[in-house]
Amino acid sequence: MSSVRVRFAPSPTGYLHVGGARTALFNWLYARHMGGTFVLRIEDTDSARNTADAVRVIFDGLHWLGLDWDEGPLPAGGVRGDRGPYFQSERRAIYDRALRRLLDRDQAYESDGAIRFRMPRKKIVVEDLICGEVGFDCTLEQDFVIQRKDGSPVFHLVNVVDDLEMRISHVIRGEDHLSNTPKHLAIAAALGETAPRYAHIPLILNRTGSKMSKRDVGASLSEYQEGGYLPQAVRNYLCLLGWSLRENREVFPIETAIGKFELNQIHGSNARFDADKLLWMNGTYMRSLSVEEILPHARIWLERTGFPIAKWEQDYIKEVVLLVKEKVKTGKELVEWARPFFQEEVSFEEGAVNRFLNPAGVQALRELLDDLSEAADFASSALEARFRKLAQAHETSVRTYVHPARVATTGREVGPSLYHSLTILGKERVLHRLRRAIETFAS
RNA sequence: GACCCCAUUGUGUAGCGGUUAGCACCCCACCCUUUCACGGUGGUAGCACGGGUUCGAAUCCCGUUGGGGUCGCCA
Repeated sequence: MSSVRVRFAPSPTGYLHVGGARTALFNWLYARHMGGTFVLRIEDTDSARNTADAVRVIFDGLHWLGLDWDEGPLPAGGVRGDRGPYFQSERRAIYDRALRRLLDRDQAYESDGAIRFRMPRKKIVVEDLICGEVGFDCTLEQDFVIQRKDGSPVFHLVNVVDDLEMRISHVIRGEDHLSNTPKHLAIAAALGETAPRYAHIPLILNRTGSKMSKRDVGASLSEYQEGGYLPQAVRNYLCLLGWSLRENREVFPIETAIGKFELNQIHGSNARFDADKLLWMNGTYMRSLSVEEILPHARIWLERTGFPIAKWEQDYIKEVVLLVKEKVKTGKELVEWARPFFQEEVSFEEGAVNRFLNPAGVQALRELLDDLSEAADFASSALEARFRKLAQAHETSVRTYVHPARVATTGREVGPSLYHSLTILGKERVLHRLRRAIETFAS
């Protein structure tokens, strides 16, 4: 282990912001790149907010993204690491000690029942690993509160004390904290300690171009978890916001990012969140990952929709996922496309019926039904041959049969390869659905 | 308002003194094709502006403009 120690210090607000997730990712990448330590610290000093469920959300989000931490609270309970506690709510004695020290040294004083930090009136330079040297003229800076009237310590104090106590070497955080850094540097100095190095990463902006906030669509990581996104894809996309491989390559395994990640090549400019690109990237992952890799996710997506997939054979589910994953971009879409395979009653789309189950379509279904009834081999290649032969016999294109057949068996006019779909459904169910459609739409 | 950060097509980025300014998403056209995707080919679109420095500037400096952030007894 190197001496690099970084941390992700979220406040349990009940959701994990994509910006926060990206901050966690960059910290994690740096730790893994340097062979350092990634610490998770929960900044739950604001007791007004709930914590139990909110902390769970953070655990789940990080776990989903595959960001494991070397020190911090464990989801199952307990802790790992010897520089804890890792909940700020359990560190009160430490803050009191720091406060005492500042008071004793006359670096802080009481005022109106609160304790204020004596901000040095001078120029302070932040040597930021990303932004470079940033000078702040603090000669007119006001003293600020570090302990409230009710005795509770304030963010600026606890944040710095914790980073010091936990021996954090690099603070990698959002650029919205850059302006706070002179305060933090001053506190560390007043405590007689060496401050960590700072690296302020650009913010993630919403569609409109302002800081992505809780209210924005797509701001919460849970939206992607629930929308059927693959964590690998989300993680990969997040890597691209403010950082790049510089190789004209944007889809890459996380190991590659770990190998190449450097703080000094992170951008200084904010990045707008592009939902379209993330969607595209999810699609590429959907296609490139093996069925085995997709399957666990697919089971979750399918179960969440309420399909009784438990009653199906593992191999059957696998076949369906393999068939569909090539054509869809999200789990949500995958579920829709998989619906006909897990739901016996076909739900027909109105437009599809109007277009393809008209008299001509129904007639085509009759011919097809006669033909397929004879089929001994229901393999997709055999089916394709039958369709073509049938079309030839009637001097028409295979489309004449393909479209009505797709609507009759799946209820939809778009979907995966029809021949393969029919094979997976099996002869019995296909014939049944053809008959059913003929009866229903005959008149 | 003060202070700070930033500035390459609509978006994300490559570029780090000499390039026909590259790549990806998006959009458009064509090809492939059982639908939809995928894939392939091609296309539209960019160095915010003004001064310098230099033989030469997207690249360095200054200013302007624009965008963002911070200015809590929130974190």
